[in-house]
Formats: sequence, structure tokens, C-alpha cells
Amino acid sequence: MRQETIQPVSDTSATQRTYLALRRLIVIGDIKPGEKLKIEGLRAKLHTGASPIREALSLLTSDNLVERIDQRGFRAAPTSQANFEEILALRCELEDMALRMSIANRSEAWEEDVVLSHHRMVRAKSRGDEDFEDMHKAFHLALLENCNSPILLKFCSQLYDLNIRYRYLAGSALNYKQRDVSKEHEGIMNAAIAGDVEAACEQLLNHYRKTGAFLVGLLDEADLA
Amino acid sequence: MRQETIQPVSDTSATQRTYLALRRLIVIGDIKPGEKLKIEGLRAKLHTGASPIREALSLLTSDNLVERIDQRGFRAAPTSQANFEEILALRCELEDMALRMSIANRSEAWEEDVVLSHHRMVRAKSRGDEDFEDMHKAFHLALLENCNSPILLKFCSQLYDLNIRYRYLAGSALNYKQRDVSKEHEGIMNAAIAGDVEAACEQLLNHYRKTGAFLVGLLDEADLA
DNA sequence: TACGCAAGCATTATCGATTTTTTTGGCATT
DNA sequence: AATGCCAAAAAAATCGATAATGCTTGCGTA
Repeated sequence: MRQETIQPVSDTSATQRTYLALRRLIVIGDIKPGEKLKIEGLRAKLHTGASPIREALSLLTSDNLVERIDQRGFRAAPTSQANFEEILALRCELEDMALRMSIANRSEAWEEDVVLSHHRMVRAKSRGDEDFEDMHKAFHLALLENCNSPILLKFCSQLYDLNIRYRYLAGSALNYKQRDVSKEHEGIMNAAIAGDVEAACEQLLNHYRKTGAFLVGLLDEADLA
Repeated sequence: MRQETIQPVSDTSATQRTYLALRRLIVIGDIKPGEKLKIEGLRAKLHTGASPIREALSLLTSDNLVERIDQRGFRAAPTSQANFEEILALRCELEDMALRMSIANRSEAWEEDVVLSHHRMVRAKSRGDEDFEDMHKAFHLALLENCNSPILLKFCSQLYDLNIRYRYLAGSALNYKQRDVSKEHEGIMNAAIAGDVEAACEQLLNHYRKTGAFLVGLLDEADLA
């Protein structure tokens, strides 16, 4: 009988798992903005050693989700209205840029990716799936994916995560006020696929600004810190 | 007699020192693009333990200077003409944006900072100081500093470092062909201080594009990897 | 009472050793 | 000659313990 190659204990490293777990905790607000991230506490919570934690925190620093203070440990990045507005403004600028480039390089393969990720998002939503948020992000990034500028894409992805954090902070109020977000998504997708740069960008930015304005309203009430 | 508080062994952490050292080695090209970064080797070279190295490398990952491959270690980010052109294009877009904002928020304090950092750069240059490169970066960032958008600033700073790496790769040929870079710097500074947005931005982008075109020429000859 | 100092405590940072995983090189088989 | 398999070596990842550092509290003094 064929000797089964020994299965690795896990297919990802402890650092990777810790990174994803911590990132999630911060983004969804389970770890509060400004909160001190004590190694010991996390070690217990995530069942792993100090090294993976430390490394994961270093990685999160680059994502602007964690602040590292030399000799004084780590803390979750603080939030503020100014920070939110900065993120919104940058997102509008950078995504506009990326979407224009993406459409300029338009190809059938890309159009298919966009349609596919949109479909998956819609499906996840109608099912009430856990991973709707992931699909939502995937859709938005798929739109930009074709821009042929990995660094720009990375910036957009980072900003997306920073932004979504505020969505969670604002609470579930958003779920009700569902506007016609689905329509907006469709509109963006269709314009993008049709190669209508101006329409696509205008709708995308509108989409962000509407959500943004709404969020600012909510954040005023809920205190951030 | 007043009891002297015990001096710390060093005023910065080993991680911080390692981070700066490694970053420098990569930017100036002492560590080649794509080169494997073995922990043991670096441990010996930098006289420190594995933990600080590992952490420093994680931090450099966020700067796009190091790639992390799960379970397979780290390597210096590879270079390519496409990558260089991407950096150049992004820099033009983002710095243009930042400079416009900076000028829009213009204040006396900021103008003084700009003048000061320019002076220091000129002085370092005339003296042939080691730290001319640092001063040069400081000057360019000072121009943008007033944009009131820390994240944008961070992006610009990152892109600056990525770009300068190519300058070093192209070799010292640049030192001779000194065009009239000093004039260009002055022009940018004066326009910025005078609040002439269009002139300042135009000159800044020209400055980058000229250097960029020149570099692309050199990079064609020298093989990058 | 307010201030400065110092000891004790909490936490971070670092090291050295161990465990896992990947890579390499040789050997047998087709 | 090429392929696949295994064992040995190299490297990365992780752990547990220790050293360094920052923070807090309580005491003595003015």
C-alpha cells in the first residue's frame, strides 16, 4: 500500500492563522480601537506562543490596523472622524484611478471575473451567508483587479479594510437602511463591463460617498473610542 | 549625589535597529532584489537573535521591500521595469494629490519647514555629507507634510523608498548627469511657498518624470535581477 | 499636602533550544 | 535518460525561559 505522506499539522503557519484571526477581531470591532494588545492575553486567547503573535502584530502594523510603539508594545489603531474622512477621501481618489485603468485594459477574462464575483456576492447575500462581507470585498476588488498595478491594488485593499472597520463600529443599523445598494452594485458592474468609464466611476464614487455620509451621521451618535 | 538613572543598554530596540539596517541594505542594493533572506545568515551579519530579524522582516513586508512566503521564509522584493514604471506613475499621482492639499492648507509654519529642509539638503549636498539622501527625502516629504492626510503621506514615503532603490540599482551614473536638479528643487519650493499650485505640481511631476525617463534608460542596460 | 524617589510589579523584548517543514541528493525502477 | 521515492540536511517556525524596560504605588521628606 502506498505510504501516505505525513500530513502537516496544519496547512498554514501559526503566524498566518494568528494574523487572520487578529485582523478579523480588529476589523469587526471585537478588539476596540486604541485597545492595548498584550501579548500574554492574546497568547491565552489564541492558543499560541508569543512569537507568532508578535509577528502577526508586526504584519498588521503595515495594514495600519495596529500601532507599534517601540518598547511599549502594540495597540489597535485608534479611530476618529478625521481618520474616517481621510480613508473615504483616499478611497475615492485611488479607486477612481484604479477603476479607470481597469476599464482601459478591459478584457473578456476580466469581465467574466467581475460578473462571477458579483454573482457570488448576490448569492451569499440572499442566503444570508456568513461570508457575504468577503464576497463584497472580492467584488469591489475584482472591479479594480485589471488595473495592472499591484501596489495600487494593495493600497485599495488596505483602505477597504480600514473603511469596513468603521461600518462595524457604526453597528448593525446599516443592515436596515439598505438603500438600494444592490442596484448600485449592478449599475457599477454594468457600466464597467460596458466600458463606460465615466458612468462606472461616477457610480462607484457615489456609492462610497453615500455610505460615507451615512456613516458619519451614525458615528456622531455612537462614540468611537 | 543624584543617583544617575541606569542607562538602558541601547535607546532603541534590537528590532528597530535591525529594521533600519535591513531596510538600508535593501534600498541601497547591498542586498540584491529577489535575494533569499536567510535568518541564520542575517543573524550572523547583524549580530542579533532570530526574533528581532523575523520581526524586522515582517515590518519590511509592509513597506513592499520584502516578500514573505508562508513557511518558506523571506526574500528581498524583486525588481522589474514594470515595477519601476508602476512606482513612478503612482508617485506622480499621489504626490500631485498631496502637494495640492499641502498648498491648500498652507501656513507659515509649513513654509518655514519647507525652507528649512531645503536648506539642510543644499548644505548636505555642498558638504558631500553622508546624509544627503536622508535630507533629500526629508525635503520632498516636507513639501507634502501639510496635506493633513497621514495615510497618504505614508504611501508617498513608501513609494519614495521603493523608487530610490532603483536609483541605486542604476548605479552612480546619476551623480554625473546632475542636470540642474538643484534648480528644479528650488523651483518647486518657490512655487509651493508662493501658493502657486499649478506651477508647483507641474514642476514636481516634471522632476520625477525626467529622472524616471533617465533611469529607465539606464536600467535597460544594467540588468536588474 | 504635595513632591520626588525607589522598590516591586507588569509587560515587553530577546535569546537559545526544539519542532516542523521544505529542500536536496542519491538510488532504484521503468 | 527520465521519473518517483526516500533519507538526510538545511531552513523556517515555534516554544519556554530569561533579561530588559516601563509603570505604579507607597513611603519619607519638606
